[in-house]
Amino acid sequence: MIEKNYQFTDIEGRMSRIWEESGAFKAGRPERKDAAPFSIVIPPPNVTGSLHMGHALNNTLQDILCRFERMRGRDVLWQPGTDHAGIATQMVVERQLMERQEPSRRDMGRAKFLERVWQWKSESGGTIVNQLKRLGASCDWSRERFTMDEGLSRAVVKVFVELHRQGLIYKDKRLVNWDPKLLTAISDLEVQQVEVKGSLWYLRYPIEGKTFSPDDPKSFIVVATTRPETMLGDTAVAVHPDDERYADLVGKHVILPLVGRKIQIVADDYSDPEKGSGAVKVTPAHDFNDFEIGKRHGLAQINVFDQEGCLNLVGNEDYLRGLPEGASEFAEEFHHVERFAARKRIVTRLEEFGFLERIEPNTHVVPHGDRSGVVIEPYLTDQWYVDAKTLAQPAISAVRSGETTFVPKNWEKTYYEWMENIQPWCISRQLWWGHQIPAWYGPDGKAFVAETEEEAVGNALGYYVEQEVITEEQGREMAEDPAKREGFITRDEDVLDTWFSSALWPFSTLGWPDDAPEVERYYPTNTLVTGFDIIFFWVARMMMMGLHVMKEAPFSTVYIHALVRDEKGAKMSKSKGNVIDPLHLIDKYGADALRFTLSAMAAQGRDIKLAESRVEGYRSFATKLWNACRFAEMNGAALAGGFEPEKAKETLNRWILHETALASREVTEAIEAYRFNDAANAIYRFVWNVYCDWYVELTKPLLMGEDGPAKTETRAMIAWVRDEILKLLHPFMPFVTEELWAVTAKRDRLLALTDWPRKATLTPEQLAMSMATPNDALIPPVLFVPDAVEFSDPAAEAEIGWLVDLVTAVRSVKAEMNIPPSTLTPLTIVGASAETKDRAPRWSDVIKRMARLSEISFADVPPEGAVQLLVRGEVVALPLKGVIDLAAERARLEKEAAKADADIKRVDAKLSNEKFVANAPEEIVEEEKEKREAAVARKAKIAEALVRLKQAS
RNA sequence: GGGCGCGUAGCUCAGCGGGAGAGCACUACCUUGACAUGGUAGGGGUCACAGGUUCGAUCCCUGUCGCGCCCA
Repeated sequence: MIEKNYQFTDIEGRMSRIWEESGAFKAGRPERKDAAPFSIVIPPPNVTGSLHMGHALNNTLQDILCRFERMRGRDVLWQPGTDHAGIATQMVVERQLMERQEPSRRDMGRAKFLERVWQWKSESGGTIVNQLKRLGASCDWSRERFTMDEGLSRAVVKVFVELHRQGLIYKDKRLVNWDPKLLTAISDLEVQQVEVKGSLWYLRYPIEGKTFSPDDPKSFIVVATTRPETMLGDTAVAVHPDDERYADLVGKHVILPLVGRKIQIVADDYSDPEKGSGAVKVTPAHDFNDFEIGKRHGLAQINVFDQEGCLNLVGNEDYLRGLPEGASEFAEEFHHVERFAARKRIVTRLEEFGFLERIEPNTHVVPHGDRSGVVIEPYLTDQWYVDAKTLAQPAISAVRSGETTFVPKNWEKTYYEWMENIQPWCISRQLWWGHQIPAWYGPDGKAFVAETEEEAVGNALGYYVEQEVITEEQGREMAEDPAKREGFITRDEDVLDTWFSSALWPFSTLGWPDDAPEVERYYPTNTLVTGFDIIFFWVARMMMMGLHVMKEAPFSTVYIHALVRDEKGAKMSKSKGNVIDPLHLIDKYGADALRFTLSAMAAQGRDIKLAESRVEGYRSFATKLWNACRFAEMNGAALAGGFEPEKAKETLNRWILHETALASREVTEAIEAYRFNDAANAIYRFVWNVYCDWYVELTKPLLMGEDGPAKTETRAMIAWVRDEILKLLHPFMPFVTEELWAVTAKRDRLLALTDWPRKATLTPEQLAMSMATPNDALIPPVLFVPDAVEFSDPAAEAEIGWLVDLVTAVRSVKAEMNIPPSTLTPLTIVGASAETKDRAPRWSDVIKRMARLSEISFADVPPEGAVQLLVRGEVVALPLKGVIDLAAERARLEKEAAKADADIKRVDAKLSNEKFVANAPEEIVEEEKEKREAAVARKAKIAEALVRLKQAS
């Protein structure tokens, strides 16, 4: 029995449990062992995260694909899991420690702290997973993985060691994006460029050998800078080689104010003559551009900050080298001053000595850490790098060759853009939570990289014995007793970037590096679904690693979906306060409504501006479906055994079968093409505007009437189409459809595992193959086998179409004439064709009910003073003498006539144009001619009607 | 500065070489036998602007204006 009201909260909770308990989403179901696999790995959400609108969209689309393919009989693996989110998780736990006034991370030590992180993970790490379940995600939850799992960690170590051996991972001293709050390096992608209203400081650098005077422009060169405090680390001044103003200064030296360092003026293209003074200070250790200039000119790199962004001058050999006497006094004074305080004090000091020329307001972009929010410091450190440039080459080729395709295609350009300009990927992080780098150092700093400590230590000790740093005896002792080698051999303290492990996700989750059958069966995966903002994070890195380690691209299709914005088009962000919480919408309207909204709006190549009213509208859609199913139930609709829909006798039933076939094709083809919005709209229209509005209404007289074969057949067809609807809608609204499936009949399977209305003719791979190699004799020719629902009945369509048009026309004119629906009026069909005479009686009950008519008759001429309508070329009349305003009716007809006239004129203009007739495709010309004929006929009928109306008045 | 994309009904969006569409909102009417979370009918758009290509442009091309995003 169907409940009276649609209560999504009950349904969604219950269905989740049923799916979970029945193991419906498990990959590798025995009965599908011969089926083609279909696999998707979830882009692993951050373990500290909670569901936001982007996740909701992303996972809804993945779920549609998975449910669709599962229903098409494939062995679906949707691999779920989360990533360990190094920085984020560490921050969460540290904050927790602080709130609970427990010892800090450093106080409790690494081992203890990691215990706490794991504890946090087991208590709170499942949030987003549970939220994905609420959304209805049909992942194989029994296979849930975590990037810090034992297996995944082994994959990480193995890949690290392998890449290191191949020279694709190396240690280097370069500038990194340093987060002075979190005290770690972060990647380019974790840096947010923020526009800031700052200043441009113009500083006078005295030229060597001249007596500095602020009033003598010849005694100094002016440099403009946005970061005056870094001047302490300046090692040159750069001017443009073509800049005549400075041509004679190139090669000369300036004396760095406050510091006294003698630095060179160099010519370099980087300096922009249009900007500032045309001369820039060069600080290779604190600016990425200056770093490059420094390399070109062999400049020293002087780091003047410590890890926390405070000046570090005392005891800083690089800084103090070659400075005049008295420099240490200044160093002491400014030592350990925080960078922004230092800026103020240095500017003040410069001003005091006349070195500050002026300050100009200047808006520029400043890098900020996306986690910490503080200004990122370009910082010179030793870090581990992946040679991304080398790994990118196969990843680029894979897309160029079509091994992997982007949908929509234009994202390939973005992908190439990034891959071709890829920089070395800094993978070490100064954190504790993560995969600790498998590198051990000897006393001379030499690194030994190996999969296990044993192996690394063995190698190291062997090496140092050979180098005669230690004796063989010492080596043996150290090998046997870790305590003995403490201080001699130490492990790298740093951990790897979380994305390093995420990059392995498509195969590490399947069991690699172990000899897991899942790797064989499900790798490479079919589709990766993600947002464009994440192409660099996920797609690029998974591609590089997949191709390098597995020799095959990790996915054949990358579907890039839109960004979800608020209804005004602004990006949702916590700081703007315009975040729409998907869970709030799920609570309010149901997961089905939210999912349907997102799918219906997921048009390719356009962002989604989400308005809550749309979600509400689609909840009504679920309600509508619910009530239609209730109607069916109340009228004894049931699928009789052996019912064969295509053998139906009743025109109405043949018509709905015809329409169902159309809808099935539309939905199927749209999903296959990733046109989720088209698919959602097609099923929406079919359910509401075809099944509910017309079919169900038109069956009513039959169902209310006496029993007989027609009624029996109709009951079966109502149920059959309902089932087809439930199937077609299931990927979009899994909960309500699964519930209705369960309560409307005794079923042998869950809807989620039921066959899709149209069988898959080909897998996408097969299709791609057959298109790529059409003449390959090894591949069997492609046959599009007609489906059972490949049904068409134009005659039924013509009859029901006429009926629909008639009812609509009558309703429309009655509304226009302000005739209350309660007033039943007679209808006369004028000069009816044999077909119409045949049809009308069959439908008179329905027509009367739906068009609010008292009776239907035939006549050769319309009764006097009747409203005359054109329905598919025939006149029907509503004798409303006395009820209608004759003048108004005449106006209406004249308007109709004018419309017909306009149509004729427009078509004539085309047809009389020789060039049109000559150039336009034949079928278009033909169409235009038909349009003309139709308009002329319409015009004639209206003219007749007008004549009759005049006679009546 | 480079790249990508977008300006279509009041709002949110489809469409994209041959008669302007949907949902929501709006107006009027309707407690018709599943559904008022409903039904019926209706109003509303020089498809940003200006050129060009074409027999024909909302759609293709160029430019202008406005907006958004990404990368420097």
